[in-house]
Amino acid sequence: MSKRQENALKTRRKLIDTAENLLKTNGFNALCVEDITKSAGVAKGTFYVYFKHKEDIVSEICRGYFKQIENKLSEMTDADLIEKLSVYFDNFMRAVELYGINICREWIRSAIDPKTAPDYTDISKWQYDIIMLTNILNKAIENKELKKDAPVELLTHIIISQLYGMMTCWCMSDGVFEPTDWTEKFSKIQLKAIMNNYLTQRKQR
Amino acid sequence: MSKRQENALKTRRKLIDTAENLLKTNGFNALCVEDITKSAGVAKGTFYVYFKHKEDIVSEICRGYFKQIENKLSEMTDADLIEKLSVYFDNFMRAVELYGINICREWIRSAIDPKTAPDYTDISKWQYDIIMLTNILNKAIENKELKKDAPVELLTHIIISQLYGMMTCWCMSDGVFEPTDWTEKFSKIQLKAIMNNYLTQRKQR
DNA sequence: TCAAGTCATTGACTTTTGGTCAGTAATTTA
DNA sequence: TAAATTACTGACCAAAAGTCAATGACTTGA
Repeated sequence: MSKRQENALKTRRKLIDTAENLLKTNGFNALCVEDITKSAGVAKGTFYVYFKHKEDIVSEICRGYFKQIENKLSEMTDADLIEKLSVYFDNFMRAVELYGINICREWIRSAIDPKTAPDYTDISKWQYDIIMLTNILNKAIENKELKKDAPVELLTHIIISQLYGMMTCWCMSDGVFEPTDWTEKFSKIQLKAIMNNYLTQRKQR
Repeated sequence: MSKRQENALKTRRKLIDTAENLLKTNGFNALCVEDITKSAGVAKGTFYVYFKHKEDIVSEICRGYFKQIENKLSEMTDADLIEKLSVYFDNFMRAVELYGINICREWIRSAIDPKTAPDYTDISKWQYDIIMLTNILNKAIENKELKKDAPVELLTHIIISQLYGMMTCWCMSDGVFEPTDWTEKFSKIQLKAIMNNYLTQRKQR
């Protein structure tokens, strides 16, 4: 990689990191491009070299968080379906709690914002989630943990809906409950309730 | 009511209706105060007589929708718990589908926006939902449909989470599925699964 | 090694839009 | 009907998004 490319990457990285910090402490409403560039020590114009608009960098930040969670999941090589999904939920909520409510708000906001929809970025959060969960479920069908005729698409929708429902509620309530508590007490029960109709009798590890 | 008060109310109403139309067709990103007032045939300053800021009118619009749903629910005088909740879900989703995806987006956006939190408005959507569902559940305990020790608060959280989870997903996916389909296929099953532990043996009507 | 070319960076500039406020006009009151 | 009240006006301000011609740091190739 040439020095020029290296510097460009560094600048981009610096902008993302700076924006992330500002977002965490002050939220989206208080976020402005000039603050980001000032804090990052570059000129305003530079921002628009790397990002199409303000919403774009927020999307990017959220995608970063998402990748972290995905990486954890991919480390779980061969757990069974319910366990895998449980851990997925757990990690997700633990992460959400750790990132804080402002980031959680942007996660949702950018997920539903048409401005950050697929034509602006490579892939939407929705598509990302769908692909990840579809893979998990399809693998479970291969392993005969799930019945062949399980409605994979609808199941993925429901699981994602559980995650985002909890996140949305957490933000709505301005953080009155603990996301991890929530998962502990309910998500697992609900998960089993949904899945039960489609699980085979195959002994679960 | 004096003529002056009447006119003031009319102006306010006109602003809300105009904003609602603009929101439905173009979404929040394209919504600007000057467009609203121009379309409504009043000056820009008038807007700020009736609303604290742009987000305020969006909140108001969403609250209007919410009240419609609540009214329908209050018409169901004496259905049993599961039926009542089912109808609630049904009405909610039917309404969401009818209002359209842009309104749904604003519903969520304004629900999670700290700018529209309780200190700006009389009551937040979260509190509104909580109160409504808590009432339903408490009445069910009175009727001995629900066990006395049912965790009312947590159950309300879960139910609201189901609704908003679905709405969020619908917006994320840019409307790939039908909200009413969703309810039909899953919400009822999940609802029963959650509630089952706390229902009494009392015969349900 | 150096001249020509490329491209990241700059910051002054324009544009957009949210929000204010002193003044005006319509309505009410006494 | 004159004084008081208050809804309304629109010019104005401020903040922040977004643009672009000019600059200079780095790369390339003879």
